[in-house]
Amino acid sequence: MLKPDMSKKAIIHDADACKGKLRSVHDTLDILSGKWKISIISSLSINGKRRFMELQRDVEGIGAKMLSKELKELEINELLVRTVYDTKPVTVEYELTPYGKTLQAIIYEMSIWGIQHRKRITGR
Amino acid sequence: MLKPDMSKKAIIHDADACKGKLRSVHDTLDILSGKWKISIISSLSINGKRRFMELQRDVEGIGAKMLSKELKELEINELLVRTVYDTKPVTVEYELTPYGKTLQAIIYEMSIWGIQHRKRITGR
DNA sequence: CGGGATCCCACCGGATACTG
DNA sequence: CAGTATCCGGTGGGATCCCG
Repeated sequence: MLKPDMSKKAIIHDADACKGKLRSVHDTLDILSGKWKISIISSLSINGKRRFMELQRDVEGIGAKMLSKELKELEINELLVRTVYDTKPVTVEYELTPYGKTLQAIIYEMSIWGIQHRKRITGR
Repeated sequence: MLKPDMSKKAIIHDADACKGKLRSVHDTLDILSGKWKISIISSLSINGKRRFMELQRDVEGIGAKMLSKELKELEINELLVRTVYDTKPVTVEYELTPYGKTLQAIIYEMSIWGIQHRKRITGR
């Protein structure tokens, strides 16, 4: 009577494991939601500290409103910090937190894939 | 006269390298654009072959129209293949191509990050 | 079952102007 | 410079009906 129960449990466990993986990816996508966040994080990941205008130049196509909104969301999720300097006119710098830097593994894989994809498309 | 030129070249090269990394990430984001593609690929990555309705259940919240559209784009980019079986009623299966499976490294990293993120949020 | 066609609306997001 | 406010169009995406 043990074998049947165990196989049943195993099946349930597998289903749970699948749901768990789907859910974990979904959780990450939630944090990285929107069209620009990953590009913003990439720029900060590569360049370190970055000012508003610099980010706008790095992230091709983004407008000030969207950049502002995305930065705010990333700050709320503790992926980056905003620092205001009392200069004239004001200077604002954005920088990844240690936690934000943990996303670099994802960014790295996306960079690798993008490079080989471009080769694949243009190279034949 | 060589030193100044070399340092200048080095600077230019670094700027190009930055732009290249940003571009490669951007290229990947282009292919994976939209709200659902990564979830779809995740499901196919975990489950293997998958039917339309199964995918709709896996990808929580997606409607038939969006699922159809996203699948079409993924097929055009050769990340998955669509197979129609002549049953009654018709059966359609989607499956990652070998090329589509090269995205698994990205999915994997996103899964890892999502798991630790959930721990971080819920565990304190 | 696996979608396409149509209708419809929320909101994403761009352009511009303005403020501290 | 670093945003905010306002206006406004495009489209992402849901609901429903329909067809092979």
